[in-house]
Amino acid sequence: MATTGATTRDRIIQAATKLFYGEGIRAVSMDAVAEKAGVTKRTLYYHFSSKDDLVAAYLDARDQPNLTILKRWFVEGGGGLSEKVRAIFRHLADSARSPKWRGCGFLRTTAELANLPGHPAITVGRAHKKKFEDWLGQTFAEAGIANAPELARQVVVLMDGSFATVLLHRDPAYMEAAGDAAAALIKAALSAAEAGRQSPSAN
Amino acid sequence: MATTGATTRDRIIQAATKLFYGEGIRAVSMDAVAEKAGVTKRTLYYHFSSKDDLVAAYLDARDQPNLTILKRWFVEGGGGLSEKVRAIFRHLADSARSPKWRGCGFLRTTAELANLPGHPAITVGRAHKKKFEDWLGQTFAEAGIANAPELARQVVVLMDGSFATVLLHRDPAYMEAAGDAAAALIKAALSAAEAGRQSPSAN
DNA sequence: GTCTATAAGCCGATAGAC
DNA sequence: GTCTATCGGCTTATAGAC
Repeated sequence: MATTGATTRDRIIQAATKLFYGEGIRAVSMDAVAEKAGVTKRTLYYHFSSKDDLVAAYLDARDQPNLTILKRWFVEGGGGLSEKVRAIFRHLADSARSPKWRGCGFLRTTAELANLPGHPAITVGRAHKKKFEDWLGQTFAEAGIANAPELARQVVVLMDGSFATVLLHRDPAYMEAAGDAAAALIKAALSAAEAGRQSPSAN
Repeated sequence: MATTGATTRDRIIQAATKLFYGEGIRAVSMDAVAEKAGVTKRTLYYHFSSKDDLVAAYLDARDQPNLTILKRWFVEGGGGLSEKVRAIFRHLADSARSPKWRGCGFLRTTAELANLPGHPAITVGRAHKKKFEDWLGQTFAEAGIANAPELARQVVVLMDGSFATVLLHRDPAYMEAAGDAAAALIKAALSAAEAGRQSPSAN
């Protein structure tokens, strides 16, 4: 009910975020989260009914901030549509150069809990990724691109693929290459839209 | 030293593969592997010095078979270069429809062990993915594509991205979309190569 | 809402026999 | 090379006090 400052719940989620993102879900114990948050386990279990619950809360807390930063990178990216999308990949490559970077928390949690497809954290991850894909598709549609949902899906696959490959090879160049591919696909779609506008009967 | 039949070591790896791929690395205990393989833990530790060792052996055993099947899907794919690559994505989408499918074992292991970048299993995964990328790049180069390594990298990102997104959404359509994107990028590169051959000075 | 204390069981790895 | 038996430590989660 507190409306000011960092609540106990917030501190717990903050600690869980650092540990789950940094070391993985099953590698981190509830004891470790409690200690990092500076509370006892009894308090931890007062705020979260189970570890699964806490994992879902960790990802849920990342949902809006992540979407916000991706959209900001897009908006602040110079040039046209393809350059704005490429800017997202360039910023991702920059962040991947940080020593604390461990890929995408949503995807890594999904990979680790792949045997539990109904896990609440995976539901949160699915919703998060879908929001971004839908936003991208709408942005493409507003630019006059014909098959905007398909193009958005391809760009999303490139983005998530670059998370996976950079995590494996520890080489941000995969993100730059993915950004190039995304920009090329978008440019081609824009050209097709332009041609269609000049001779609509050609379809 | 046995040269016939399935050795104890083979049976252990077979059991480890089913369990590690199906449920994840840290979710599976050495007890579970021993029981599934039908040996005692003492025997298990006679053949593999540690769990880390066994995890690396599990992925190493998947290296050649996986590469072989990917290359076969390519070779047996009808049509030109872009259609052959698209055939790989189509077959991946088919396999993803199996209820036992859990994404790419190499990528999931990398994601789960992201806090241990020097883990022997990750080294194995890196080598595996690089072999495929190099083979694809050489194939593209032989087709006369100018920046073959960059294109191979983009296709690899699409492939690994489709593993990640299909695992999350449980919808193989992401693999079809990724195959479409790969085919489009390859076609564009082939067109550029053709144009370059007609007027090489333009370069 | 937060504390101390602990239950009940599983973890990776090993000892010693044959 | 394979067996039985077990170590010390860590796991998620809970009991009861205040």
